[in-house]
Amino acid sequence: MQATDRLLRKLQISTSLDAEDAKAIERLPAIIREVPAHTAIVREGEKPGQSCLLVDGFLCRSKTTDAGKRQILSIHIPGEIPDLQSLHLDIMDHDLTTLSRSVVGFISHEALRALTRERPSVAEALWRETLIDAAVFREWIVNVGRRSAVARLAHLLAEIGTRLQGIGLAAGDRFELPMTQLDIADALGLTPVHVNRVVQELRRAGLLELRKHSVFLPDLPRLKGLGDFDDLYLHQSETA
Amino acid sequence: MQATDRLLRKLQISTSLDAEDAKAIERLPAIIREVPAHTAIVREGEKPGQSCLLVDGFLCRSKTTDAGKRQILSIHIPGEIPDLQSLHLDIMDHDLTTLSRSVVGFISHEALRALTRERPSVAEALWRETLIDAAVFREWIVNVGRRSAVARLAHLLAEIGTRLQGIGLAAGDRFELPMTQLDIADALGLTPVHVNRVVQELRRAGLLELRKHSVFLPDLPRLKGLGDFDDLYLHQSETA
DNA sequence: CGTCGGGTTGAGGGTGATCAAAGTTTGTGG
DNA sequence: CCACAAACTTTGATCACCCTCAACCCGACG
Repeated sequence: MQATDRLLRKLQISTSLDAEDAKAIERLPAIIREVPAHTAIVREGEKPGQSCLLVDGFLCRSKTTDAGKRQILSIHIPGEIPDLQSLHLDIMDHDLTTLSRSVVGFISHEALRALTRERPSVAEALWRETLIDAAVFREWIVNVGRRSAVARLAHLLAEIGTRLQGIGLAAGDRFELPMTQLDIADALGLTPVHVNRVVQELRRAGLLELRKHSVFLPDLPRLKGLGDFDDLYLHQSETA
Repeated sequence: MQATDRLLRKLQISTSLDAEDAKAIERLPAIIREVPAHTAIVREGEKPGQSCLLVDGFLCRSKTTDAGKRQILSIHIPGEIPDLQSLHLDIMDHDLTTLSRSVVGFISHEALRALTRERPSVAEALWRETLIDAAVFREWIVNVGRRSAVARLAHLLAEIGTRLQGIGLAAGDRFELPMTQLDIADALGLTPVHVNRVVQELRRAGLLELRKHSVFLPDLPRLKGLGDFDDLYLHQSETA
């Protein structure tokens, strides 16, 4: 499969694009590269001249405070362009890092700008993706700001499952997640030790099976209830 | 001053728009309305057909959990279009509410879409605004996820001061902020009681004077240091 | 076999929550 | 202009969730 094909399919889930638009997207010049796990793709302060289309693997965005504490801001799955914002915000205000070995396609801002200038409907589809990004950030603020540790974890797992299912890469209740408990802690605003205790709590409750990096959620409805999860904010189904 | 004029000036801070673009923005049909304090402008679940340009006053976006806890996601000041995302995300995933009596201009999605379709540079300027929004959300995730209560408050105050200064509405260290300590608590993921103690801590440290709704920050550098505040994420200065 | 990253467990401590009540300011209607 | 209510701030006492520190375990991998 071609790299830009993954993007096209992702966009078409919620936006209708005509044949010309589709072709234009597929013709985007992407430089494919394989990136090892735990490797920075862009860092805070940099001014990238390209954006990165995730073809395979997992990425995360993160920031680190003065005190050296890391906060993961979002998890990214294939089909997404996690640093699309750099197309219009020239300085990176956070890091973009691989969680697992990943395949990414780099697309120059030049090419993206040319495409969006010429095809407003593609521009809108991409704009929309960045808006969904923002919607996920909003939900994460709620997650770390107002939910208990168990609820946070439940919510995170439900979100990732739902999103993977959305792109047809996994069932909502069973998937691979290349995050250590330390990563999860940084995503939830907790310490690794406490994440461990919470994982066990979910296990004991029969809501989570987790070994190595494979996740199984035996009782999704109950997990979603516990995590106060409602997929509205993912905006997966609407037509723009 | 005309309502759309405020928007134009906001956009021109960081983006260069030609005379034609400027005119087109000024010609946007806005229905001006005065909205009392503590009033919802749009609510989660609704499908608005318009976006709202804040001309005067303060708005906030928020979500409420199943458990009934409210989390404020962002504070909005004049010149911003807080629900611009509804242009491409038809269902609202959060509430938009006035903090104080405000003047807003409603602009139909129809008019906005016509404008962005016809003028790519305006579309990009507006897109950019939504991307800055997202950058602020990211910083808020860090704030509630990884900072102590005092640092959270310091950061919030520094952010609002900086943004107000950015649009020329106030000095960075002295401004009106129509939020109760309960509102602040909901913005920081804390309880009102604890916010009160933290306010007093900042007062004792000589970093904050707060009475009624007027804020004075006597030692901005130290406050920013304490709050781990770096204005990079506001993307106020760059040219796209 | 030794090392290393990551998971697990335990004990103790602190930040911020909760509950409750009093004080203060603001706004409203008489 | 006063009386009163409502909203907000402040204070105190107690509690719990999650942190910190520390050690140990386990499997992967050299």
